[in-house]
Amino acid sequence: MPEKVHTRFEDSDDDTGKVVVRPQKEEQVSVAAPSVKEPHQKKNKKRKREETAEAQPNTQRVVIRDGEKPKKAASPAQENDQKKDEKDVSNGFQSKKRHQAKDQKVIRQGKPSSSLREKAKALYEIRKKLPIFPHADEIRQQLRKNDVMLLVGETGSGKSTQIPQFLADESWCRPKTVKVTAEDGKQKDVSVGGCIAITQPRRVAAISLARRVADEMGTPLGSSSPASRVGYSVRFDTSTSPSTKVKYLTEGMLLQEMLHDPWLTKYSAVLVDEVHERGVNVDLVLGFLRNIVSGKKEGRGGVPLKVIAMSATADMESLLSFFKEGFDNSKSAGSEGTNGSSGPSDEHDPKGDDEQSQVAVCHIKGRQFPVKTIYTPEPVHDFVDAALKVIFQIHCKEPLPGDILVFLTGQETVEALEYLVNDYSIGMDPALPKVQVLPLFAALPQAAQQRVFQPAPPRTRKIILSTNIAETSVTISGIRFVVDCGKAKMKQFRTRLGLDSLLVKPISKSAAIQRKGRAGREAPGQCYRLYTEKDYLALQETNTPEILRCDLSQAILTMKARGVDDIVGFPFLTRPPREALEKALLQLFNIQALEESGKISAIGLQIAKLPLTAPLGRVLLAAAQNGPKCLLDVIDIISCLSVENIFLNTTSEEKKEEAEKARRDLFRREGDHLTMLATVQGYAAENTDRKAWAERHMVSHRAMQSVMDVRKQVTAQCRQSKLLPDANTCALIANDQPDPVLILKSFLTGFATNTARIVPDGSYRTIVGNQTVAIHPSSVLFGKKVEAIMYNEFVFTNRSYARGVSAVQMDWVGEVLAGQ
DNA sequence: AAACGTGGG
Repeated sequence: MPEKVHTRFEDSDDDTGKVVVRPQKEEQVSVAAPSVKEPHQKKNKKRKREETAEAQPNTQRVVIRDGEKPKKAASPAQENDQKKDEKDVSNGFQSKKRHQAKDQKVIRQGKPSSSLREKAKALYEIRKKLPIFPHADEIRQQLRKNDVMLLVGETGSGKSTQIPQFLADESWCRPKTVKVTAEDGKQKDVSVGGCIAITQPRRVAAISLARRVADEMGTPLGSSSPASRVGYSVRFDTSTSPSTKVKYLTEGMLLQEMLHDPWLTKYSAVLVDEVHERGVNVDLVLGFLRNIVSGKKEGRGGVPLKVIAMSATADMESLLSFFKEGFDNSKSAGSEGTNGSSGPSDEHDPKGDDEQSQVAVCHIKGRQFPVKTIYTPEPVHDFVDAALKVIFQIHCKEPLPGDILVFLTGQETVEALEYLVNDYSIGMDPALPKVQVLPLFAALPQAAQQRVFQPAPPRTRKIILSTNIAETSVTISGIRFVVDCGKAKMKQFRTRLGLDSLLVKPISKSAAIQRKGRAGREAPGQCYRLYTEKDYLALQETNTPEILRCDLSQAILTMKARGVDDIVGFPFLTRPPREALEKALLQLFNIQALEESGKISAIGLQIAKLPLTAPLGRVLLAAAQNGPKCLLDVIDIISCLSVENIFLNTTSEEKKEEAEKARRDLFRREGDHLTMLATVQGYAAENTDRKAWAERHMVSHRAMQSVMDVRKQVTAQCRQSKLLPDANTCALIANDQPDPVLILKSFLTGFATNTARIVPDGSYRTIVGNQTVAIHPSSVLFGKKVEAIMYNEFVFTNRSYARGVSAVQMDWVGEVLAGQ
């Protein structure tokens, strides 16, 4: 199967995290003789689906006791196979999962088929050549002595796929039965450990890594067989088995699991990958993990949890002091650091805490071709223009093969340069190879995104114009030249103003290095930086951690729901300013998620369990008070607000008119919320061809699929917590007319502070704070004048914009604000 | 009068 070569795992662990070009053909999957087919897998699909939906909110727990044979699948097979075929393409290029799962069903339990073994054997030859492979023993030794390891593994070192395999058979990795004191004061026997978790920032990464490691270990993947030793868990798609030893999951999923299992009793080790990206979830995960490793581990009966923080950049000092500080604190806090009488009786090393408080550090070189850096001699003021020149300079000078990847800031600059390059290429010397210009940004329809992965036609050079989606989320093969404008759009939450700004900012050195590295994955390359070397040297070293740039209410609610009452005492890898923490606490208090004491309220706990932002969670609960019809409608709207923009972007004037016409029957004068409701209901009512429906209405089909996923998940959760009646009862009321007033009042409960009133000059001023705010041009209320507006987002780009806007009445706002 | 970097539950 030559297609496999394109996944290029052999020289890189990094690739697995990114979008990998998959052949259209189904992956070859080993199939055993039909006679071993297991009858119980033939459960009817419909029922399976329902189980899936119900099971998701409650993280499935698979507890395997020492020496006990795993019971029949505790986890429902989660095939999600009602999704249409196109979903496979649209949801991230990967996954012939559906087919694979089907084929792997017939693999005999407990005995991997010989072809699985053969595949693993062939892969072993490749694994042996990974830079990390010779370090296996060293890593094992270090982790027997230490509970924490920091590992710098450069791109291509193999860390994400190999380390779990190095550790899976260690004795500390076996489940142990220990006595734990439960809440009622009684001692209980509990099984602790046995599984290794590896967190990833992105879903595709978690899934494709799991698939790869399953192949390498010669085991079927996830729920396809009860004997599978490798699984994964991401939102909408969990695939594990009772025998799962190695589990790839997103950071968000691990946080969700911690809500039900704060001591992570399933796990013997947690590997935190891509720490250098510093999303807010990774910071939370690291904080919770530090609390566990440096505490007494009561909930684990003293069984240690091994933590490995893995990063591609060498900046490990802050992590080192972060974990050391944890151990130092616990030592000075109390001398009784030992595991106590309930600790595991065997195997666990009896050395004292001094020995354990060591943090191991390990550095693994990567595998990367050299990339030559070329700076501009003088600063550039128009990087679109500068990029145009460099592109043709490369194109004229450098022979094929070698595609060009250009990093720009947004859709606008991408499209501007696309036009220029195409225009310029018309007059190009016909003796030169042709150029094929391909834009790439997240909002681009899936089919257009796919084009960047296809090889260029003969005698043609691909020129990919991308936002920083190509920096981490997507890997494209064939790139030998990178053009880097040195900038990116950055979201920054302004605590004082209570708004997000989205502005073009210089990138960090590590981002510049990351971009440059995109040219050296297959051959030596070149990186043209559209800034001077002096500018480069002045860049900040690393990306600003997201926790310093975002609204913290979500993070704080997460912490509170996991029992961290003292936010100031939480171990932040980077501590946000007090002002930001206070603002978030106040916001949570305003939506009644916190009590006056600062403790989480019953409402807050309910919100924390929902896969929604805190204000949207509050809206959902308010809607539930207004009856099931209102709740159903509000779930539809909330689902839209939880995904990317459902309306397609229109740049040109004629397209805009076309869009307006196409969407006319969806528009509601009440505003964006009821327009979204009409859209979801129109889409859901379409039973023959939803894709065509979406195209007809200039609505993003991909976004609508996500909306339906969220809607299904949230509906299931509401049903489970008795906020909604059963499906049949819901179906009876679903087609009743919506009540706009009830719906908008529900929203005001979560967004009372996101309101503005009109002033005599026709502009809007926020009711709290009296700031000027304009209705975003994408809103159906753009250019309209109403008494007051409520909005979901307050963003500063060129000016302050309200997005997700509906008309409200001043006295409704007054009611809600008075209630606070 | 005029717009939207990228992820996560």
